[in-house]
This record gives sequence, structure tokens and C-alpha cells, in this order.
Amino acid sequence: MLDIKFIIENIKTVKEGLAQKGYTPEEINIDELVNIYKNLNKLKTSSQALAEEKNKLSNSIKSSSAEERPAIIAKSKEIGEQLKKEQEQLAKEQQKYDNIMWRMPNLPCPQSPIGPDESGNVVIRKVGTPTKFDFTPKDHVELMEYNNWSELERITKVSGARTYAIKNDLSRLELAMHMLVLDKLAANGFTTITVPSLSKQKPLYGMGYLPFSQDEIYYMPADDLYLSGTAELVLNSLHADEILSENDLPILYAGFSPCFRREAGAAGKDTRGLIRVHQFLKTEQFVICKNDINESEKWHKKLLSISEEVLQDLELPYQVLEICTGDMGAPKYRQYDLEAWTPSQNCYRETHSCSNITEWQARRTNLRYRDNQDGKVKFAHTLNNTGIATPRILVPFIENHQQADGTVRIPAKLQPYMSGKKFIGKNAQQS
RNA sequence: GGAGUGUUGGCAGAGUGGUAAUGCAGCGGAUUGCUAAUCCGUCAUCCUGAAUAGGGAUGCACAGGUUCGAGUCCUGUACACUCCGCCA
Repeated sequence: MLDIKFIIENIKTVKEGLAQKGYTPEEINIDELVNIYKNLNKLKTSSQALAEEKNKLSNSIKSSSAEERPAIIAKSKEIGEQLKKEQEQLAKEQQKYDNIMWRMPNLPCPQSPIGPDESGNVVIRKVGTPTKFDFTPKDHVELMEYNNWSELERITKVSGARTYAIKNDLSRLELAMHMLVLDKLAANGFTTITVPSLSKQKPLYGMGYLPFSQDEIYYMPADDLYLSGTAELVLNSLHADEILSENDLPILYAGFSPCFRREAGAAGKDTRGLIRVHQFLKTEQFVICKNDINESEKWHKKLLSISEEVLQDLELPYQVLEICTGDMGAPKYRQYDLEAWTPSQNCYRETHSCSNITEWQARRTNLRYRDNQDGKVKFAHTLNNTGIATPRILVPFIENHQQADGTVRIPAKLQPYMSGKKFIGKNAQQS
């Protein structure tokens, strides 16, 4: 959500930002919004004048004589009815206003590349080189079948398409990766927190999942609850409606949770294997910091560097992508994605997504803090980034680290989390 | 699932139909030669306004209702706590 006063003072900038994000004036009409806002304030001013008059009458009753009272009460009732009418009109206008405001995306960063869709994203660096094999490599599904690591066909009988069951050392590897990342985040000052995957509706609006991505969300009508697609959803609303002290900031969370996505818009895409599934595990980095763009940009870079370190610990070749204005989601101010080299697809595939949301979410959740300098209450900035998401990361991991005999090498940083094993797979011999 | 009690600022806590006490913490300032104390100020949202001057409206979990007037009375909802039942 944006600040209406900022919008009014920066109409041109706002219109340009919306256009860069791919919104047409038909979708979000700024001039209409400003008119509604002005009309709303007129209605507020006049209804408040009525309320003032009514309050004065009510307060005078106590000190008035018995003879005067009936006339005052009658007058007060009459104003009350008039007031009620104005307030009904006000509520209608307010609804129109809210409807636009809740659909308004965040404005993009001036440094973000401008582009219509993913074709406008910019590779800002590549780390490592795509793995070369002196044998014919298997893809991740073949590797899993060869090593008895999965139950991909059977599990669809139970849970349907886009679900997975992995077993033996691959299952242990999945959990080991989360522990590696949780340890790394704890060492960086993050609070480890395991959170529910269940959410009421309000946090979905707070994060920006609603009204933008309705089709993506599982809903359980019997309990009026939603399944969370990311711990970000829960962490973003954990401090909703609070006024924190600036001294409490920054708040750093390493949130772990099962995540659920309907993948409604991805029919036919990535149907093979572990890349795109309905349920997965994610350790999420989430930051609440001061309302200062330099401060949140600093944290944005920090979150990115932590994820890069994760991919480096896993010894995966990857590239850093700066996401362009048209490919960013509505909530985002600036976004980097990390993509790991995936041999079977001969390309880089997304493993991490790192975003600075600035105050857009905090306005929606009413998450504020008191500034030490001027004593004023301000909206916090929020940021989020994948810590690690499984099983997707297992795809580049086992494909890049596979050996000619079908075993998979475990990088040194991960070995302590895998009982010291250097290789896994049915042909693995531990030295 | 059943019964009971409760929800007031960052926190604690008064307020039983007539303008929301007070304390603590935080922050800003002043002052003092003793690791801190004292004093003053500040500490929700919105409208009006050039204003960080003034005026006004709203705000006691949320949504309604009764009333000239609701933190207070009534109804519903959410949440918390206690007890019972069930349970990994």
C-alpha cells in the first residue's frame, strides 16, 4: 500500500512507476483515486461538523433544565439522522477508495531495469561454471530411481500430481540442508522460528497475496483458513498492529515451514520430478527494519549475500539476476533472484528470490515503530529472501554432484550435517 | 466439542451511562560532580489548516444494537486463560 499524500505530491512518478510495473490506467486510475480521496475528505469535513454539533447538544443536556431537555433531545435526534445518512455515503466512498488502494502495487526502485516481463531481467554476475561431465549424466529423476531415493509414481495415487515422496539419504539430505541454513542464519543473528502453515484471510492481504494471486492459494472453507505458500506470510503479520521501539529493530527471522501452492498458472510446466510441487519445505529469511531506504537496501544486499553463500556452500554454479520492473510482483520495490545451474535442462533455474518491500507491506499490516530521532511513529520496512527451499534445490544439487557410478558427492560444508558422509547413493563406499 | 472468566496506550492498571485516571518503560530536553537521581515535555488515527500554531472528529479486541449521550447496558464474532472431554 502506498501513502496517499505521497501519491498526490508525486503523481507523475507514481504513474510512471505503475506503467513500468505493467499496470494500465484502466487497471489503476490515479486521477480517479485522487478525486475519490478529495471527495472523501469533503464528506469527512461535513460529517464531522455535524458530529461536533451533536456532541455539544448531548453534553449540554446534563446542565439543562427539565423544560429545555425535550427540545434539545429532538434537535439532537434530527442531527443524528442526518449524520447517519452522511456516514453511509462516507462508507461507500471509503470502500471505493480502499478498493483501489489495496490493488495498488509498490513502486519499483529507480535503479531496477525497466522491462515488460522476464525477458527484461539482467544477469548481474555468474559464480562458478556450468558443470561438465566425462560421462552421460542422468537427470534428477533418473538419479532418484537408480538410488532408490523416491516414490514419485506411488505417491500420486495417494496425494495426486505435483506431490513428492523422497526417501533414504535423499530425504536426510533435504533436512540436512535446512539445518545448514538455519545454523548459518543463527550465526548472522537471525532468530530461528518454526511457524504454522495455516493462516486467516487478513494476513494474505497484509502480505499482498490477496488480491493479487488468489488462484495460487489453498483454501479450507470448513474452517475459513488458508494454507500458507511461504513463512513470509506469517512472519509479515506476526507483529501486525504493533508499535515497536526503534531499539527493537532490526528484527531478523529464520522462519521454517511447510509451504503450499496450487500452481494453477503453471499447468504443464515442470511436471517432471521435484522442480514444481504443491507442498515443499522452506527456510525463509525475513527482516523488519527502520524506514530508511539506505538501511533496507543494506539489508537487501546482506540477504542476497547470505543466499549466495548457501549456494557456494553447496558448491553449485549459479547466476544472480536483477529482476526488471515488469517481472516483479506487486509488493516489490527491488528484487534479485538466484538461479542454480541445472544440467538436465542446460540452463539456470530459480532457487532463491530476494526482495525489498520497503513500507508497502507494513502499511497493509499496520506494522510501525517509534523513531528515536523525531519521536514519530513510522511504518517499518520489510524484506524477505529464500534461505533454502526443498525439494527444488535437490534438483541442481544431485545433478551437478553426480558421479559416473550414480553416487552423489556431498560438499565439505554439508558433510557434518550428513553424518560425515562424502558420497550418497547405492554404490557409495564411505572411507 | 462443553462450561466459566476475561480483552482499556509499548507494558501495568483505574474507570458500573455524561469530556479515558495514574504508574512504569522508551524517546527528547533541562539540571546536578558520583555509575544515577530529579524536573519538564513527548509518547494512536484522521479532517481542517501554510503550519512541527490552533480547531474539530474518531479511538477502550472486532461488528452491530439500545440511548440525546456507551469503555460502561444488549446481541453476535474473534482471541486469551481455567476446568472437563478427545488427542500426536
